[in-house]
Amino acid sequence: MKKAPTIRDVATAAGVSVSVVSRVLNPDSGPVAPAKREMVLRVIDELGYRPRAAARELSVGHTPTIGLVVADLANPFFAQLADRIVWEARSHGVQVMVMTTQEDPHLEADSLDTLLDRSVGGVIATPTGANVEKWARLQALGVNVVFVDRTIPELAEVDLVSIENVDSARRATEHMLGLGHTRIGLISGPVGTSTGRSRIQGYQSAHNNFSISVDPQLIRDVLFRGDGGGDAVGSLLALPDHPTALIVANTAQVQSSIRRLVQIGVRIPDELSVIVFDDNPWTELTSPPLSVIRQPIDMLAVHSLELVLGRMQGRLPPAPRTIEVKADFVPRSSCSPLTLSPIS
Amino acid sequence: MKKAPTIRDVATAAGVSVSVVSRVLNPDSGPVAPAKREMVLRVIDELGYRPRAAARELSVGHTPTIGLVVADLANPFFAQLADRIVWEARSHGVQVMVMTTQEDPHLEADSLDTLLDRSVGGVIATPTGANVEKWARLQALGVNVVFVDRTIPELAEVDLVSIENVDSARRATEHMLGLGHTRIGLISGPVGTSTGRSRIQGYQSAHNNFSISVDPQLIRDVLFRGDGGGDAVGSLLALPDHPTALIVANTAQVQSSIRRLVQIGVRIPDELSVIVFDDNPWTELTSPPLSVIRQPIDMLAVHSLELVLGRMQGRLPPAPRTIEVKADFVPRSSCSPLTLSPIS
DNA sequence: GACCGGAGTGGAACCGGTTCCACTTTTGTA
DNA sequence: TACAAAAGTGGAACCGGTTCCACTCCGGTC
Repeated sequence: MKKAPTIRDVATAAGVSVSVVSRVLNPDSGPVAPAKREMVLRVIDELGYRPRAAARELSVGHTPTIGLVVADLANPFFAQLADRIVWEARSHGVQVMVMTTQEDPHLEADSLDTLLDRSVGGVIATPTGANVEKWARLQALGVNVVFVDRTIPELAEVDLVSIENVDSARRATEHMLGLGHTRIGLISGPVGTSTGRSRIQGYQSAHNNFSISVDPQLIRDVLFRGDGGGDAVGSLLALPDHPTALIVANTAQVQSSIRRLVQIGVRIPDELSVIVFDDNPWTELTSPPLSVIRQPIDMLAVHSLELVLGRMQGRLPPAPRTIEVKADFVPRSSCSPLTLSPIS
Repeated sequence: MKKAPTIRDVATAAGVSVSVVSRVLNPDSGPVAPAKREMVLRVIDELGYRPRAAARELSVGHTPTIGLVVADLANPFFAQLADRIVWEARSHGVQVMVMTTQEDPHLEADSLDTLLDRSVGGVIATPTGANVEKWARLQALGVNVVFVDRTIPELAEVDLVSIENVDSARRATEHMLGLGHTRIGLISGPVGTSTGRSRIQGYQSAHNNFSISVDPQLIRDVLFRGDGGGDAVGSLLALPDHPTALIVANTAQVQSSIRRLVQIGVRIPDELSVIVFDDNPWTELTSPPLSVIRQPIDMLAVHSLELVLGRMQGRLPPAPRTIEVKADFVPRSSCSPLTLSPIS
């Protein structure tokens, strides 16, 4: 466990100056005679020399590192997103610091401070919705921020990558309406987020297209954190005129919602038709397999990374950009036509 | 986007030397007059000063950072493990660099190099099984390594945190034997890993206890990566005298295995009783809910972190340590007694 | 043959912290 | 009151890279 060699050790051993070694390390930073380059490379290999990231970072002022601030790795959607982003970043030679917020604004604020201390060049995040000024300050300090999946309306200056929320919600709703359902429950994200609002908008737009009026009682916007999904399920089903179909359009609450449905023992799709937002591995292992709006996680990962790297390299126009990718509707077996009851 | 203040800016603004500011920043590093401490803290707050991690790291030689090298965040087991470790580490003021290997030795090797460059003090990992010399070298360089969930037999010097593998497998097997099953399929990890071997050992031990001989055909050790689980399921069920019960004891292959069972359309538990290792969120959403060996992810996370931090602070005896935690058997509805067929 | 420009090289400053050490001031004790 | 020990302070070296700049060789051009 003797200490690692430094650039000066390499220089000495190779009989050159540190400048030369540095230039070998960073091609394009200056000329080096082929013979010496060869020599230096051999010494580096013999000594097992590796440049220390901290030293480089200190002198150049930034790191090829981005932060990823995600709600909760225990949720398959975020976990897969993280997986793809980490993977994709690596292929660009960029490291990723993964932080989780557990949907807690304080932890989110901490995470941002930490990332700032580490001089990351960019951050990809699913924001909790709070810390508005903090996000703004981060950006003012030159850190490139990209929101993915969700955003905060107050922060119009921030890049966003998400699915076509209005359209996706509209299609899911129209699918239900097309099956004859007229009372369709909707569990969405907080109206304080653009995601929540857009999906509600799509839901309403579908109803308009079918000339069916919307019962506001059937729309539940619940927080990302906690067990809001389960509770909403409970209260929706307790309604005297309860819904015959349910759309869970809050990614973070899908598990909670489905778990409650299973606990209650509702028969799907006979008693309740269900569509959920995002295609976790287990959605086709349930009984019946769930019809889903599939968020193209790869696309979200690729675009958000491309955006943040593009900004870091300054090769993007300054105007904030919003990228919306199309989400697939994947019909499986959790929806069925409404059985017309002659009584009503 | 003006540049961030440095410690010298703070010193100037507060009318003191950088030494004093540094001592304020690091209590216990020397005395500071209360009035000046007060003054410095106020200036720090006004300027929004934050010490740059890279500078500190360069001068002290290491970081309060650990690496987490995990197979695959898309797998709920690893994702939850990562979630808990990141969370737990934060409460100790330690940052975590998450890397994924996708079970690929090359990516694993890359990850280790990267972590080395970042001067991490420790690494928690679910090793792929390869890169034996690389792990050894890492440790020789003073990086504290803790394996979690799996290990590599060649590396006896490395700390390990896992569940009681022999015992867990034995109990699962005995549960099946107790229900009358005599032909029990086992899908385990590679025999090259201690985990794989221990679980097979537990399986055999249970058979001994019941004085039932083991048919080696029923044991399938499959790789962590790929679709080995699904394939094993297929070939086990294709056996002329196929098993009436199945234990999936390879964490990374549970999803693959269950997916195949669902595709084939085997009726659980009527045609096949099933127990899987590790309790993902979806295991109780399937139909029927699966009986599982629940790996106490929190315990795995807490212990592995404690171990790596303990070593980093040098407050642990040098001998390598193995911590085995007890795993719960959670019976649900995927196992039933063997219906005795009078024909055989 | 004088001159120019580019390739190749090394010295040294610099990034922003920490820490050692020498120095001054205060406090405590005989 | 005298003097030692402790508290408080600032200067400067140091960590290990990058980069600017001055300088020495070259070969090629009038």
